Amino acid sequence: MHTSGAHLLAMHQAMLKALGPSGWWPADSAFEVVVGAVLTQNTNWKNVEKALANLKAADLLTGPALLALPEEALAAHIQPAGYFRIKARRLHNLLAWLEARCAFDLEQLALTPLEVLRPDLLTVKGVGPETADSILLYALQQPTLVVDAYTARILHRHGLIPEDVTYEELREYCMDRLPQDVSLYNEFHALLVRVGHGHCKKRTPRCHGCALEAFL
DNA sequence: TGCCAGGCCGGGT
DNA sequence: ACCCGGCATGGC
Repeated sequence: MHTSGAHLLAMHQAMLKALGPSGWWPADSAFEVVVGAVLTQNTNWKNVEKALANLKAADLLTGPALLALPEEALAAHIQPAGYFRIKARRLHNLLAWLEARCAFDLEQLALTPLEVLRPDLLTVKGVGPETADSILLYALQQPTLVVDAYTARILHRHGLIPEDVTYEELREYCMDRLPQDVSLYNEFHALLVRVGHGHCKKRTPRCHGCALEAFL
């Protein structure tokens, strides 16, 4: 039976033992997490780093500075991250929301209960469930789990979930089987991404000869 | 050298 | 409620 959650906890412990702590999210500030969460949508993190470096070099990595910047200029700075026009729009939407919601005071924003904040964040055009959960967990330390394509692929290969699971179903599946703990959520998702990076894409149920082996 | 990366939206069925 | 095309760069 899989109802105890032993699978996910055992996977977590095995990944942690094999790879060590992840130290996520890689950013110098909560605000940088927010920006990075949008920039990394369907994009290699290396490219996001270049975009963030551009913003830092121009001293633009603050809410007021980015919100004041015309979208066209913002797009030019974040070009290396790809999808730069739509991401400039999405960032602008999110920044306007942050300004209205908390005047860019993320510590204050974090005081809002998750049940209120998550649906509110999801109203922002360009902020989908993974981006929202990334911001909530890694910038605001709220008890929500981030899941993604790696999570689905790996758990499916272990026979735990169907292949066509939706984001919300997958998130519920995992949260129902893990202790409610911000630090655990943080590390669990980070480890799955790190495993996913080194994971071959063969569609066999259990793929050996790759990082997934760490917890087989 | 093509394929893919820590998604999401809008329009169509 | 799904399904699909579009969005774009740099790395392996």
